[in-house]
Parts: sequence; structure tokens; C-alpha cells
Amino acid sequence: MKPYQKFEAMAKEKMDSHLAGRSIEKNYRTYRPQKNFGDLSFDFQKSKVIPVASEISALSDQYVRFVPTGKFINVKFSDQEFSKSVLEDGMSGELFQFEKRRDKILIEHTSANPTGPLHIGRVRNSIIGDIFSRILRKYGYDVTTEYYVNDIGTQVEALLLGTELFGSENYTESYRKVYESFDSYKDKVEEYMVRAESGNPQFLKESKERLEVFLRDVLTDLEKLSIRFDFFIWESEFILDGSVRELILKLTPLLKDDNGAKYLESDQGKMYLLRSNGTSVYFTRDISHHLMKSSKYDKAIVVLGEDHKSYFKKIEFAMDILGVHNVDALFYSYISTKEGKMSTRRGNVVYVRDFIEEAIEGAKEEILKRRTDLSEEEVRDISNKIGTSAVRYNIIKYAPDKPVTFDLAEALNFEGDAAPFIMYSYARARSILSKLGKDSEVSWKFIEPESSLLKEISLFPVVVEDAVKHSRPDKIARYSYELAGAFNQFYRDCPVLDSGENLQKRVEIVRTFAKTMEELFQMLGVQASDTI
RNA sequence: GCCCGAGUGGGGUAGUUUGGAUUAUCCUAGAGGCCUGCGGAGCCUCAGACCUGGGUUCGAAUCCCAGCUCGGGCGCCA
Repeated sequence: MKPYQKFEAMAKEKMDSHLAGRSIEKNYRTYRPQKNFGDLSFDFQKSKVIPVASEISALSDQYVRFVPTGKFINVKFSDQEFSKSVLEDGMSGELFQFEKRRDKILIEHTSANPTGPLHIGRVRNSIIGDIFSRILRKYGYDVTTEYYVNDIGTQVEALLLGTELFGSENYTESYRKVYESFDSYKDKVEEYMVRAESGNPQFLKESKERLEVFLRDVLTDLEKLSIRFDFFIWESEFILDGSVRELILKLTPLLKDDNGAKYLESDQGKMYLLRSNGTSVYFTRDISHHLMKSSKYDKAIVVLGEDHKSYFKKIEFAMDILGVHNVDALFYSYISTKEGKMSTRRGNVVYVRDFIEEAIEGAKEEILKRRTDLSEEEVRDISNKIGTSAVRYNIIKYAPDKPVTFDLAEALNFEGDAAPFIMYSYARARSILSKLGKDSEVSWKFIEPESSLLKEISLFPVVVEDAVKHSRPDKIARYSYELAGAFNQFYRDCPVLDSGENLQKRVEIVRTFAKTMEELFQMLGVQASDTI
């Protein structure tokens, strides 16, 4: 058991056996209170009987101290014992281990049509997906990530047609031309769709080859942010392997007809599966896609923008009919700019690659301001790490359901709650650790600034679990920031090197802090650097 | 119009699941302070906020109802 849980369990056990001995009904709730009230609170406000204060105080021992305050009974963990417990677990690595879980989880994210480079709105999907999958993996799940690539359907055929007509050098532009006067290209697009849908292998092969070139642009942007996928699945596969046909057959008894088009009726309205020309719609193929996920994984999570909320409700409706209950979505709100929703036509799109580049440039300037001793190559390497980490951090730090108005200048402000802050505190720690001499004895007596840092460290497993349970990757970012701040205070108050009998203990505290940060960096995809 | 989110100091944001404690978190911008330090991208102090109106409750930022504002959705698109 982790230190926090261990001490919590100790306190509860004492409380419960006391209540049982006095035949008092066990009617309290516990939670972690604001700092000044201690480490754990028993809230008896709903209870008719409140335990006698003097008897409660008497439950205290060397590990936990009970402080009755009216209808609350606060528990303060012993600084000495708790700090010792945290540091021991930190030194052994126990603190960072989670039990292995057998569940296989699939995370699908990004899945953008390759119609152009990624903009920061879309990349929120990638960053949330990537970080959440890293968190789940840390928590012990067997996690696989997937990019679902559309290679059939209206948008894709319009893209392919556009590049045939107007060239593929600027494929985004060519695609847009088709979309802008869609009516005049409608027939041709439809012809492509029918060909794709009929499972014409030659046509699909060519489509895929051409799309792969465009997809590379997206993947290059993601690669800069250290986002990779375990596998890609192409939409056409569900046509080719016959699963769409099977699906339709299975649902036939439930399907209604509208001039040859087929749909399901639900309280959400009509859900079309087949067009009157016989082709399937995206929704249909996505049902097959979800069935595949459902059969291969214990749980499948897809990261979706809020614009897909009602779409996903329909997927859930269909899954329900098919008896599937292990698919889930993680929604996030849009990123807009001060000029409003990002739109290529309005020219207010911020591309990730530009954002990354500016962040790296900004980092470089800051480094050059402070350091003159680094080689050109070191400067480049460090500014790369800071820049890309800053981009990831800046996007993950908000709760997913929070709409974000993106302000480049603000995002490039590296003061305060930003990646450089946490990277800097880590670099400070590493710098101390690089100057050590021989090991000595650890003294297990702690003073306040030490135990206060260790207390913050002890929250690591609590926070990870919280992030998993509530699908809140942003909590990892927030915790990293708080932990880094706690270290900065420790750093101010406690000299480590030349601290006499305190030396080895403080070294171990610093080491444990650094290890905790590394774990957090791994989840956030922040690139650790010993010098920044 | 209907459905789904979000509204917290000047700007941004946590807390809302599971209602509680004279003091609602943190960042930024503002005012002031620390500093030859094991790396100042730091630390400390001050000032500043729960959209409105009802309701439930001993008690509401948190729950319920209504309204307002902002996003999103309501395709034989993806």
C-alpha cells in the first residue's frame, strides 16, 4: 500500500473499531481537507451521534493524531513517520508502481482526414489521446493506440478528385476548390464513392497510396510532438473484409426504407446506413469499426471533439442494439482564436507546426539570454525540448471540457504555469545530484520543509488514479506544477550539499523528487533535460 | 426551435461527481519585498472573483427550476 493510503487506512481502522466499541453508527464521510485542517477529515455532520472528543484524542499514536473539532475529526499524519514512509517508498521505487491490470484498452485519437497540416484545434485531440494513453499505461493497463484513416467517403473522394484536377503540390487548396463549388463536382465525387464502395481493389489501393503521402504531413507534425501510433486502420478495410455487408444483413429486419435508402429509427431521429445509390455512409462503416474494437479489446475509448457528441450517441444506440457495451468516448471542447472558430477561409488558422516553431524560437531566445556557455548544438537541443514540451503542456493543462481561446502570445509566455517551470525545477534537482560525493548514512529525522515536499510527492499515486478514474489528463499537468513549486520552496529552505548529517537524507529526497518528475514527464510527454 | 456543454478576481483557471469548517485554488497582468544562490525561467507579501432570479437544506460555487450570455450539435457529410 502507498503511504497516503496506508495512513488513511490506519486512521479509519482506529476510528471504526472505536465506533464499534461504543456502538455508534458508522455515519461519516472522509476526504482530504484543505491543508490547515490536516491530512484526512472525518465528517460527522450527518451523524446524530458524535464521538466523545476526549476519547477520540486518545486514539492518537505515533503515526496519526486525531484532532476533534466540533462535528469534524481531523487527522494529522505524523511528520516523522509519514515522511519516512514516503521516502522509503520513493527510494525503493514502490511509490511509482501500480498493479498490473489485465485489461486491454484501445485509444483511438486524431483520426483526422489528411486534408492539410494539423491546426491547434485538432491537435488537442492528439495531445489528449496521447497523454491519456500514457497515463493509462502507467496505471497498469495494456494500452494500444489507433489512428483511423478515412480513405472513402465524400471528403476523401473530393480531396482525391481535387488533386487530380488542380495538382497535389498544394492539396489543401485543391481540396478546397472542389468543396467550394461542390455542386459542379458532385457527380464525379459520387462516381468515386461508388467505385470505392464496390470494393474495387485497384481503386482503393491507389487511393490509399495517394492519401498516405498527405497523411505523412500530419504524422510529421505529430512526430515533432512525440506522438506516434501503434497502428493505423483504413476505413476501406471494413468494406473489403465484408464486415459492412454482414452488418447490414444483421440489421436488415430493423431497417426502414426511404426511396431505396435504409435507416434505423430511434428517439434520436433517423439514422441512415445506406444511401439510395446503395453506398454506405461513414456512420455505417464506423459501426463496423467499433465492433472490431469491441471484439479485440476489453475497452475501446475514442477521443472526440464536442461536435461529435450527438454522433457518438447514435453510435452508442447502434452498439446497444448489437449488444456491445465496452466502447466509450472522451470528449473535449474546441480551441478557437480571438477571431472565432478556426476556419481556413477566414484565415485565422493556427497550424501546430508554426506554433511549435515559434515556441522553439522563443525558448532559444530565453536560453541565449541566460546562458553563454552552451554550444550551438546544445542550445538547439534544449530549445527543441522546451518548445515542444511547452506546446504539449499548454494544451493539456486545461480540463478537456473547457473551451479554449488560443492566444499565441499568451501561450508563448513561459513564466508561471508552463512547461519551462517544471523543467527548470527538475534541472535544479539534477544539478544537485550531479555534484555528489560518497554516500553516507540517511538520518530519518525530518524538518518541516522536507516533510512538506515529501507530502506533495506522496500524492503522486493519488493523482494518477484520479486522472484515470475521471478521464482528466489535465490533472497530471496541474500536479506537476504544484510539485515543482513545492520543490522550489524546499530548494530555498534546505541546502543539500554540505548539509552535514542531513546530506544523505536530502539527497534521497531530491532523488525521489526527480524520479517523480520523470514519471510525470513521461506521462505528459515533456522532454526532461538536465540543463535548461 | 429542440438537444448537449461552459459561465469563478482585469484576463485565464482549479474546486462542482460525493453539498459543509471564520481563509474558494493557482497562473497572468498590478503594487511591494527577498537575493553573490546546491542554477533567479525562483521565493515571499499585498490587492482583487462564484452570470441573474427563485427553490431544496441547519448549510449551496457545488443539487433542482427558470432566465441570460458564449460554444457545439440537430445531413442519404465526415
